[in-house]
Amino acid sequence: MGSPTSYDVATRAGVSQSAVSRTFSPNGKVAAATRAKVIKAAEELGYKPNLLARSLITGKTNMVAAIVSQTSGRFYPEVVQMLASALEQAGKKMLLFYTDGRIDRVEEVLDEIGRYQIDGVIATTQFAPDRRELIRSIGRPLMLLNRSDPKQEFPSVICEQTQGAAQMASLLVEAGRSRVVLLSGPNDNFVARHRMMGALDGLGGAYLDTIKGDFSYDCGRKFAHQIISMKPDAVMCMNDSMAMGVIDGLDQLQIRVPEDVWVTGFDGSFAGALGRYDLTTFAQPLADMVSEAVSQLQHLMDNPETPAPGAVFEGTIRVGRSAPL
Amino acid sequence: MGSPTSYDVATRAGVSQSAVSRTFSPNGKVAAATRAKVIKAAEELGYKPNLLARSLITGKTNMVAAIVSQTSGRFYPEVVQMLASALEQAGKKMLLFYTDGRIDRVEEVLDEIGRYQIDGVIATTQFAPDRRELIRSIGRPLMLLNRSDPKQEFPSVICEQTQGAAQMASLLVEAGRSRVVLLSGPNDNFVARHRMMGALDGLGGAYLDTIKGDFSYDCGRKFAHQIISMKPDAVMCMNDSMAMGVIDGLDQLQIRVPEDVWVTGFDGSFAGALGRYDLTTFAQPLADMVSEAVSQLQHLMDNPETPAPGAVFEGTIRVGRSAPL
DNA sequence: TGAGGGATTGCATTCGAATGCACTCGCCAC
DNA sequence: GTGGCGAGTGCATTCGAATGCAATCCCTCA
Repeated sequence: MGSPTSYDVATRAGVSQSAVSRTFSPNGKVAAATRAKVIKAAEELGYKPNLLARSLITGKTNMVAAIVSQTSGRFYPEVVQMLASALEQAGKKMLLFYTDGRIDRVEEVLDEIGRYQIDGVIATTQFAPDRRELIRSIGRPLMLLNRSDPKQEFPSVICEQTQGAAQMASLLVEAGRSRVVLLSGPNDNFVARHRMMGALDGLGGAYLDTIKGDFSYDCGRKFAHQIISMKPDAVMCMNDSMAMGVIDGLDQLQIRVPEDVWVTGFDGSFAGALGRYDLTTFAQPLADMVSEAVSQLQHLMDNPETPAPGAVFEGTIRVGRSAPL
Repeated sequence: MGSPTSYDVATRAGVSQSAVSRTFSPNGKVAAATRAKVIKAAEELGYKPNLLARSLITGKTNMVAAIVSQTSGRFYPEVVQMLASALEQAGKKMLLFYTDGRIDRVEEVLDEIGRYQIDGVIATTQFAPDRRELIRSIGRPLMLLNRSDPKQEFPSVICEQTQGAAQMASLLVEAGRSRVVLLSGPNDNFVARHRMMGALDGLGGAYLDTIKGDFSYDCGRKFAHQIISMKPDAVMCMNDSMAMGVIDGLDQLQIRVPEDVWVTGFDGSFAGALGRYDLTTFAQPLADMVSEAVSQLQHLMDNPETPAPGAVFEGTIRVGRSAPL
């Protein structure tokens, strides 16, 4: 009925269970002849080691949890894909959790992670400061991706945002834009805040006003009217989704981009590069960030004592048609 | 050092390990007083049941594997999100595997699934017929999503494609289109073939020619030139990504959609609805399909003998600006 | 021939929780 | 008062593989 166990294989191969275990363990010492016998018997029976049982002893599951906050947008799907392939390359299995932006869901998720003996966690999620203790308590290495920890307690891999936003703003000003409206992100969002700081700094006198957005395409679209009533000559959106929404919203109002107004995004998402939008945006080296996070996590899992340094990447401004800098 | 075990809790509460186990098992019989003592002790120690150990006995891990083929496109990310939330609601953990379209990777993935004692599998992946035996051999319930099994051996949840494509084609013809070019998908892709059959059937004499695509945005864009050289009055693309590519490619050639030529998609993906594209497309009730697949899978996991019926959903044509039917 | 040594191997135990079985209560009915 | 019943509890075993330790084997070299 059940699948064959190491004992079944041992019997068939005429050896002990330990021998079977050793031939399937990475660092088991077995004579070539024995190994051959065991492998033959295993193949005949269709034996596969039960990794749960192994984990029970070794304390390692080889599973990594990815927590994503699943805000609407084109950004996270890309992250998930990259994480999946980076983790696969590292030989880890990926358990995927979405928090749907609910901050209390993080708690649930971490709880599960503890019960399932997950080896490590990569989170692109905001968590409340009072969860800090909770996170530490699960006793698993954690890497933050695209989020930084104000108290520097958890290692994080991020892309420099403030300077990038400042640079983008300066370029707009240098290109002669003097009435720039900002479309911000959620206040509680880490990257959103940093981008805003840089933008405000770089715009100087060219700053007109801020509209509070939520990073979604829909909100960009919805605010197009309000934005245009301010008569700006450029709109800096704090992510690509909103920029796409703004462009579409303006389009409906018969306002042309970039002829009538320039629009910039932020993220460098794949979708923003689509011909119809061709956003001028701030491109983060996402793939590199993801693989760096995975590699540091792996190091953490192997050496739990040595702290991971984290990393700060530099982004680049990608000029598209939406704002011909 | 390690986290507390049921023995630790038992000692602290002054009961036996069995009592602890029973208070944390869904159907364990324990006196209220005992339960209270145990729970108190457990909280004081921060005890969490080790689900791996539990699984070793029960044979159930509560984990479900999702295999996605990760073709480029805007379709699968949506599926993954929906799967994640449907599985979460069902109380299952999701292990995510991408095959990157490599058909042999399916084999690897199934192998892993076997080792990890995964309870069930949802696959949106093509697999070669000779893998059939392999799949059966992992001994886990499997649901196909958006793929059907020609031999009807595995239950599948799909959306009717052929008739939908035929209907779309007929509508084009009725709207006066008489020179229609098809942009097909990969030959080995199930939905692509069915869509093509329907389209050819519905177009009748209005059929001009077929260009062989691969479902990617880039290919749509690349083939715009070749398509237009055939002087069509409509282009039926077998998915949304390609339709978006075609629209952008035509745009570069100064050809307007829908004034000069109509373009239709297929999938009803979120991205295709973006204002800049506003595709006329065939919308599949993806969310319903996903939750149906999950619910049938869950039934299969509870009653492994009774076969799952699968399901065939109906899609609807969503008319957008790209082809004002 | 025999001691020494390295390489294999098997035994027994371990990981942490679930569970069949036997046992102990307390309580009721006759 | 005693037999009986049922609810709770604990003991001991089990799941499947990993591993420290001791036993064994085969060689080598004196």
